[in-house]
Amino acid sequence: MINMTSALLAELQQRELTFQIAGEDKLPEWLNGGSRSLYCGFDPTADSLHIGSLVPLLMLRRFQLAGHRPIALVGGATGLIGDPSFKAQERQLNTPEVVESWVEKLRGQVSRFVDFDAGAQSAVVVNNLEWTRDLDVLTFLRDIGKHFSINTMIQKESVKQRIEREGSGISFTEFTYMILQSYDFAELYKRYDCGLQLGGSDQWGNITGGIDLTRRMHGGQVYGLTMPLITKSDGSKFGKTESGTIWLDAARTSPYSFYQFWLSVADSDAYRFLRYFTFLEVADIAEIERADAERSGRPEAQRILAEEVTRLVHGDAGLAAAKRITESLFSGEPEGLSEPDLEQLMLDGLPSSLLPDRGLPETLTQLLADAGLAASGKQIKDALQRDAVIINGSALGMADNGAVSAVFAADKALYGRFYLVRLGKKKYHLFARS
RNA sequence: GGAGGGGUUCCCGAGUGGCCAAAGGGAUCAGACUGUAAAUCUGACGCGCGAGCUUCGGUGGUUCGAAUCCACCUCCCUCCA
Repeated sequence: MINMTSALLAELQQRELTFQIAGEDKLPEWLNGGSRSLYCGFDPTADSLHIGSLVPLLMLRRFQLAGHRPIALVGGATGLIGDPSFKAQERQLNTPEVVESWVEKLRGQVSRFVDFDAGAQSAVVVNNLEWTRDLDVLTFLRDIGKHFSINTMIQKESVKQRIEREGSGISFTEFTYMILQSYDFAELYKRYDCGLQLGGSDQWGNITGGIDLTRRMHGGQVYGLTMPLITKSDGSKFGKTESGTIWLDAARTSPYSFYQFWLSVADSDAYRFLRYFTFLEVADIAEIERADAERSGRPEAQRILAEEVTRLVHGDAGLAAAKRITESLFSGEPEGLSEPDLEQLMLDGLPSSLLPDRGLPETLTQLLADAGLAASGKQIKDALQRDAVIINGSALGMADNGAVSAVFAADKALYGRFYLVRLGKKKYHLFARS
């Protein structure tokens, strides 16, 4: 166990998962000293986490695998305030009821990534509302606020642009966010002997604030470690696609879509992402890269990445469903699918809808836009003009736009009831007659 | 409370009476090339198949005509009190 621990930091560095470390000279020794408790916070800003939280979640697990105890903190209190770190604008407050319901959702999500049955290293999930709910203002100001220097706080990079930049601003509420998060660290130190906080690189200011507060309130030496911002080689933002954010909740982003997201990662990002998002050995990833480079044609990296991450987030069943759809649609002729195959695709989460017998829209542009294949009829129109709309194997053109009932005639349906519509190369939608 | 500056289509950002559905860039979508990749090239990019309809913080005016002018309201920023 001791050896595993010293190996851990080295491995994280190999994976490029460490960005900044507070107390770097003493952290290895501390980790080597036995099983330690560490935490990472997740604020409820929606009813699901998205893949931006995946790296920290997996980090908790990496530490647990190395013999430490992970504490996942769900920010029932901080979520009520809003973290201003590197945010361009003041955020809208959510109601306590909403935040509370989100907290419960996140609690369940977070729990899937760590082990609660690991003896002394069993994971813990806490809510910082536990120790802030009954904190009264005067106590807060006298016992906690007194330890913070405004001079230091306004120097923090994370709020600097909000303070200096014209056209924005920061409320007192958001400004005090750092104090609340700092207090979390001090409190976890007291309650769980928690000595390390993990977070994204944007959390550096909040983490060091917590380290200072823990020292001042309890005289304790604690540490901080941040992970780099995940970037894409083309400079666009990681984790967003045409259809929006990639969520961890299967109801928001289906395992199929999730799998597809990772499958379409650029070559230049794939090996780095394998190191960030999987538990594959660094050496094995290097071997995959070498093999891909020697072979011509399509690399294996994306497939492995998609499989590993989908399994981590959606389990074996989710991965199986995702692969089933992918293989059906992208290998060979999708129109050659059997009737049970098509039924299975609907169950597996391929976007699908029922086609009413009567009352169909007059144009394909409207019907397909309503089905969610594109954001507007304009985009369908563009696709129609380029022969990019394919229904049951035949391409349609603008001439078909007004002929909805002919296109969806009963005798054109697969097995008398299915229409598989493809828009462009990757977007599919299955219509079934009711 | 006072003075000044600002709020433009997803984002940044031009536009100061008609030539404006609104420059340019980014993002995004589609096509070609490919490997469901990148880069590159092409087209689209408020909504509508179309005629046309609805936009430039909000409301109401002036005008043949307003994102552009006027009044009031609202939100943000800076300085002063």
